[in-house]
Amino acid sequence: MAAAYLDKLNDQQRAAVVFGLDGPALPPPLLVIAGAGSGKTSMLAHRVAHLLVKGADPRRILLMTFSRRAASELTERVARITRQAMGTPVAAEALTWTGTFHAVGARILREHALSIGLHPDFSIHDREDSADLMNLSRHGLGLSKTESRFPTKGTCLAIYSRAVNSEEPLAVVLRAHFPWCAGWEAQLKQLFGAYVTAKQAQNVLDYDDLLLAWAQVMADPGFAAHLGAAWDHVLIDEYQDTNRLQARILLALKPDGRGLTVVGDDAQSIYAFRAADVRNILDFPASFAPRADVVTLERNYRSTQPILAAANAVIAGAAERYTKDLWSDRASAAKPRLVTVATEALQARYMVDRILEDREAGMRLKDQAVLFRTSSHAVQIEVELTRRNVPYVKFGGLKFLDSAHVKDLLSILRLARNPRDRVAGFRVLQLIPGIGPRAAGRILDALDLAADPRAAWEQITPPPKASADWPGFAAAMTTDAPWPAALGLARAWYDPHLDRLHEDAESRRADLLQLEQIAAGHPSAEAFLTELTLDPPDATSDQAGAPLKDEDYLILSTIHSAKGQEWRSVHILNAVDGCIPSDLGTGTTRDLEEERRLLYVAMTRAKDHLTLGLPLRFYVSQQTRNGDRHVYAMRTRFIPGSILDRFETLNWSPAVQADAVRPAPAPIDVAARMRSMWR
DNA sequence: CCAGCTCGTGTTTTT
DNA sequence: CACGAGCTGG
Repeated sequence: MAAAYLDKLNDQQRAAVVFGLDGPALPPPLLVIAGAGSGKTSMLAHRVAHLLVKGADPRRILLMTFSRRAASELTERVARITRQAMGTPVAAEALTWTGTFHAVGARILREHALSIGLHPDFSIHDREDSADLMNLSRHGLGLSKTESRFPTKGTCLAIYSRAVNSEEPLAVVLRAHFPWCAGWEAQLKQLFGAYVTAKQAQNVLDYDDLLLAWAQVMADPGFAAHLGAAWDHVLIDEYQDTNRLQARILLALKPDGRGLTVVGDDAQSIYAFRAADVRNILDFPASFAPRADVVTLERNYRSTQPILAAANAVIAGAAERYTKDLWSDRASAAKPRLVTVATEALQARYMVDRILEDREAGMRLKDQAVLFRTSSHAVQIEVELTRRNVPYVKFGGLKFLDSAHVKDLLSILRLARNPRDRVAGFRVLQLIPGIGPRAAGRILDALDLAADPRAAWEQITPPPKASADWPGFAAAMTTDAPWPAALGLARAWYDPHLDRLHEDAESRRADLLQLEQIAAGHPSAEAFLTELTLDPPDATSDQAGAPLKDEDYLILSTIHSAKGQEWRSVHILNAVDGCIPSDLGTGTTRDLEEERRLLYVAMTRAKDHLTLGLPLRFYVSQQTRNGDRHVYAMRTRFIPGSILDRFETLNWSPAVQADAVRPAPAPIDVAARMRSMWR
């Protein structure tokens, strides 16, 4: 008896959905290579639904996705399919183990904290916090005063992070990715040791620790068996963007691969800078004996054939991949457009013109997107959209959480929960006038030594200039207010500082009120802080708050943040060498290949219309005050002349004004007029 | 010891 | 452009 919900799938999708699920035994390992737009999410949702229909326990399914957005989309679809198939849906909440690797890791570590030597109240540092802590260690070791400049905190953290995630020795990491820092190997090693000690003393975990500590737990045979037995089925999405550490966790969880399904597309691997390793997906089948089966989804339901033909041509130049050519029966006469314009400003005008035209013709703004390699490429288009009053939401780049006032408020919460968190401590204490780095350090040392931090807050004698503010602050640090009232209290304490520190206090205040709204939806401060750090709201908008849900707005997004999404019309900015590929990404062939895949990912987001902008003249971004340095760009090397016939190429310049027709005014002598001003 | 200033430098993408 | 380092006045 064939289930009705399987009928809508094509043969390849159905093969992946039902693979290994005929009998009572757990299915052997499966790799699904799912091309762009091939119905991957649908396949994954159907496989999970199929498991549930066959009687699997939803609490014993571990479903790891790349983002929470992807996880919720998936669970909603599972609910829909199961409702259709069984009458009663399996509620999204029943699938208790869904989320990113990092979020699942955080949950496991908290649940087992006491038996693995961690404190269950540990704070989680985001990238900036980690860099700040790295900086404290860097100063502590005197590395900020070296004769020649020591790598900055951000670079140090990047090196550390790559070494952890790729499981490679420091020397190898330095040689391959940070050759200009190779001379500092000994000092870096010492620094990382100090950084790890500091984290542990402060009861803090960074992003990498969530994976690293989890992997350490999995290295213990007892725990590995215990955790492995917790789930029958483990399904991983976007497997091409996992790193060695994640692969090791996975293999320790399911050593024989039974119950394991991984899904991905090697052609869409774009996170190597985060130590993601395409080898994970390429080598997956051979990790098991017998080898894991592979199902390939090649039929694309998203894009028209001309768009796919162009994207296929771009990716065809790639060195190593699972060969597959996507096909589509969505015929169209329209090739992707490659539009040459003189400057980025004109590119912005051209694209906004087209976007508004399409909008007039009935295509909602939400069905269109503008994609770019780096956040800064979008500056001109943001100006143009603002000028013409087009609402938009921007994904990627600077985040809500990165702004100083939000970090301040969150740090207040974090410090109250964990007085040993020095990064939060330094930040918060220095908000108080009269307290600088020195006094803050002294106060934090006193807290460290205190047996009872609550009493310590009240006993500390602050510098004289800060004594008036201190009692109010100590009260905020020791409040017993329930959640989320505690956040309200913290905000009340912070409010006067907001006015003192920032010109634009009003709009920042609105942000903090919004944060309070978000907080109300979480059961505890801990849940709130964890969620926010691991799954930050990732959009910024030109308007004060996010646009209302029913309002129409255009999407601007980095290509990275556009992963997994699709729009009817897609505009790609700056298809020129130096932007795509980024001039920072042309060092090695590996880097370059990743940039090629980025363009491929961007192009395959489009369903009906694809436009690539090709501005010729660029202002160099970092230059002195009113500099006029600029460069002339070339078409991206990923669209060589040999595949240019897959595109419709055109040159565009704004319609010539009527100036030519109007008679020129009579000549005047400006110089004489200026001289006459002083006579 | 703190706060506010100027000057020089480095730089993508994100959990 | 933003951040860190270094200097100066309080």
